[in-house]
Amino acid sequence: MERKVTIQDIATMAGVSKSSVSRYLNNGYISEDKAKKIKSAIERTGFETNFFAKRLKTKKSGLIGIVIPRIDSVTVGKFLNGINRKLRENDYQGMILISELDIEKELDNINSLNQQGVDGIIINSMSITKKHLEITSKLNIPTIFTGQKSEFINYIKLDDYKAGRIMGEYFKAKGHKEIVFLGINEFDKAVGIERKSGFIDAVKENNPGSRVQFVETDFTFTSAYLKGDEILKYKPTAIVCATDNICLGILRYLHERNIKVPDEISVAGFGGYEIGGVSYPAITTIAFDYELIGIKTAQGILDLIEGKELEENNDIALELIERESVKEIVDKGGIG
Amino acid sequence: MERKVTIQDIATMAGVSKSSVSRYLNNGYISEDKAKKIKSAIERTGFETNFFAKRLKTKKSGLIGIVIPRIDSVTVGKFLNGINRKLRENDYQGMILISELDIEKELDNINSLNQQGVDGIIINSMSITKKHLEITSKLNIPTIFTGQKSEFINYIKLDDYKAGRIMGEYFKAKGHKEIVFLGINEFDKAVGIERKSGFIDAVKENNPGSRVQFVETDFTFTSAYLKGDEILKYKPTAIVCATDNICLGILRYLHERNIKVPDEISVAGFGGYEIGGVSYPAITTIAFDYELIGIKTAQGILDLIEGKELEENNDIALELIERESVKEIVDKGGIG
DNA sequence: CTGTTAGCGCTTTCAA
DNA sequence: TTGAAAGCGCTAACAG
Repeated sequence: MERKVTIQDIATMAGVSKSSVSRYLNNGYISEDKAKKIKSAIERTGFETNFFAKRLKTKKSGLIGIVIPRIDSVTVGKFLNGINRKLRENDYQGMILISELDIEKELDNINSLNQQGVDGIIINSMSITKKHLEITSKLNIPTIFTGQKSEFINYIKLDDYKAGRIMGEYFKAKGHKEIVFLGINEFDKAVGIERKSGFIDAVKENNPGSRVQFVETDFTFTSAYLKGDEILKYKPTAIVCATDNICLGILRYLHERNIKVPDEISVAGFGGYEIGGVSYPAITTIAFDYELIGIKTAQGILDLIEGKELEENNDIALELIERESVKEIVDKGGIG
Repeated sequence: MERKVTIQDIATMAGVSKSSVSRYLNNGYISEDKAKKIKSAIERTGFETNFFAKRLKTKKSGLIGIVIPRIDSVTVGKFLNGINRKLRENDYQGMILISELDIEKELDNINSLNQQGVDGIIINSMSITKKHLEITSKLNIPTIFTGQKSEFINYIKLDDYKAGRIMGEYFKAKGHKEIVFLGINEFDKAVGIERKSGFIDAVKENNPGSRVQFVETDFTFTSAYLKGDEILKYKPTAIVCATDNICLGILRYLHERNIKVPDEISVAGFGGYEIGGVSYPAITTIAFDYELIGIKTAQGILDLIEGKELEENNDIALELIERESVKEIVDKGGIG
């Protein structure tokens, strides 16, 4: 393992000073002549600049910290894709830390990233606590949250309340009055509260006699599946699930009981996962452009680093995709 | 934005030299007395050691580069989970670079990671080319491949040929003779060649009159779905898919045509994705423990960094999960 | 346009 | 045990 070649070696080979080499590397002024010599020396040796030295000197790492709750999720994957694309365009690189759904680890990760000298941190938080605010307010680098929102911090997220409302309006228009909302715990404010209440608010508005029952689950297929019995007790005409994955779990349950979707019960989800398009029946859903959220978030942190204000305009498109899992309820003649 | 506090500040505050602070930080000898003073100074200031300076000096980054083809895939996610866990245990951290299914970017990423001073690189390659060998052989740090194998390099992967064989034996035992293997391009040696030929070899062994037709697709649901017509022309009793996702695509196709699975056609996949357990019918599959592969790979790169040999023992468990998508063919009495 | 110089914050001899 | 000193590889004034 030969010693790494440094800028000084190149300087010596090219017969110039190391500042000239540095200038060459960083687009400073340099004569054609010397540039050529330097170039050749670099090519011959395969020189590569030492990032640590450079960063130590410049106090800029070109690194953006990214804190995510988990990595084995397609939505997180798409989000990271978006971030990655935007960061790459701007010669930044992401440094991803996984919190394993543990809020303490999430906090640790933020600190750790800061310590590593990243230029900014993107936090895809499960739930923003007081500690989050404490920690991030002390940092000397910008941070931006996503997935959840809170006062006094920067965040970029889709409008869960609005998504809920769109779905609510849809089910109202379809004539459903007896609905189960299969959602998640309120610890998750975005999905657990906003999405749910958007839905409920829209359903109930000017819609006498309508009822929305809440059943709690988590993000897994299995948990949703296991809630089937409980849901059926409400004799709903529709089950609206907080995510498409939850919907897939309940679809399995209904299949097993030989309950026809959408003929006997309508179901729908949120997210617009690809898998929901090939399930049988295909799931009606509200599609979120996670990749776009990633792009906007990355742009946001970049703006913050440059001292710019964050754009207020957080509109991430919300698209209702009507597929096969919802049927209109035909009024059976004035009963109820 | 106040100046960051450095080791020198701590030294001054504690009335010691910065070498002593450094020793304190790195478990060197230090008197109880001074240790206490240093500790208090650190706590008061919230001092954090500058990683870049440390790395510049020690020539060790504590960073492992990870190159993956894409991030929005659950299998990749699980793999990263495994890596992450093992790395964390050993106080290393992953630096993930995404190749976006582009082999040139994959190569770039390897170089870029090296340049950034990582201590080793894990490469989840799509296809190992000559260039891969050239580049990695020139590096001064260890590399380990996964997902694909090749001579003269370190790799850890599951045994695709064996997985194929297990599935082949299974279908043979179930009496299927007219099978379509819905697989992918041979560019991907692991899935495109090994997995497929393991299957075909096992089916054909001592099994006169059996036929396996190959139909090519890619890893998406849609592409598989679109191959439905072509597959049906072969009038198979079984469709074996190279991955569970492919299987989900074909399942959708069969549902639409009202072809009953497994009564009219049996299907199966590879991977053991959770979604395959809640689809209808649930998919019979061979489960791969991607997380374990991640753990083993991470352990491997760590071993390599310490100069240890890589263990030969690459046995990743392969488990056939029988669910609902395969039916036994009852011999109709000596025909064929 | 170019070279000299200082120094980023840390670790690590070496000598005390 | 401890401190002084050197230096990791690079950039950025500054003077020329």
